[in-house]
Amino acid sequence: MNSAPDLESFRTILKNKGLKATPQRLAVHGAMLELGHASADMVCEHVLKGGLTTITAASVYNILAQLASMGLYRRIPSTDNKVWYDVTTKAHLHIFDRKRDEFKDLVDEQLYSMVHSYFKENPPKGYKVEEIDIHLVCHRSRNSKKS
Amino acid sequence: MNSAPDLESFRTILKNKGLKATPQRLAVHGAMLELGHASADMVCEHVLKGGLTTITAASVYNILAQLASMGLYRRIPSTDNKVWYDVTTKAHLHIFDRKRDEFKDLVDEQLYSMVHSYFKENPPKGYKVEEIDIHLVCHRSRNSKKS
DNA sequence: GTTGATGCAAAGGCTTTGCAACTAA
DNA sequence: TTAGTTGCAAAGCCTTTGCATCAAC
Repeated sequence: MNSAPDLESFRTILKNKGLKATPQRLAVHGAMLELGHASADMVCEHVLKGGLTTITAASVYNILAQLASMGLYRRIPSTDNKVWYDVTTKAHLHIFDRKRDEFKDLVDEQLYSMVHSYFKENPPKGYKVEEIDIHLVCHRSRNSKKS
Repeated sequence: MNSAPDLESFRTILKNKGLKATPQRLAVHGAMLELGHASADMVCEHVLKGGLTTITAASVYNILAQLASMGLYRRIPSTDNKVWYDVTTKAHLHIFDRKRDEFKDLVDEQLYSMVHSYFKENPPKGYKVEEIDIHLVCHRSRNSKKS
């Protein structure tokens, strides 16, 4: 139930883990904070747009993987053969918009606690649940605002 | 809420769509019926084991994609950068076993109707829900039988 | 100055595609 | 016969890796 650390807290986290606060790492985390969830190429593009010229795709991939293994991000399942990361460790839904080919978040405490307590009472036989992803595939409904 | 067509019904479906009942297509669907859900390489391996020697990976990929686009299979989200297909169009959960790197099914009508009716009463603003995937990432619990 | 991180390029794995050969109907 | 399908090989895309260079500490 922790929320994503801002850049200042991120520096502290890195320091505590003995990792260097490189411009690349800071830029990647900054991008993730702004994007919410993203694939590696999206992060790369966002970082380059942000003005940091000295970063490569390989570094973005490595940095994302490392931060995810530290528990800062979660890998989220997708159907597009890309690695997607989610900066929000707080439980929420993923809405996959088929038209726009992108993820949206839906933070829904009520549904989540409902599902969570369901698994508490009815645990899948033989398994210990670590993560719950509720993934919705959606179309935009007619009278939704377009952005 | 339709269940997966057996090989005989599958022939009929193909005929109705004007598609040929080739040994490759029949073998792929046979594999999917036995496996439940699988990545393309799993289907390929299974088909080759089954005795059909004249099939290639490319054909398996193409056949799976085509049958999925016809609505026979569903692409399921995963975190391993592979295309996974699911033969069961009936609503169910996916349990991803981290240790064994494989999917299991959990058909849980109660949970599903619970989540379903929740979305009916609380639809995500601006979206029309098409599919619901509940994806659990799990560890095997200590006293689970190993197979 | 050290230790670790990054850039670069190359390799790796999964998937898709184009075209000629083949085959189910 | 013929329209559709498969096999093959090549290309494409995303991701990972190895190593020399570079930078945060």
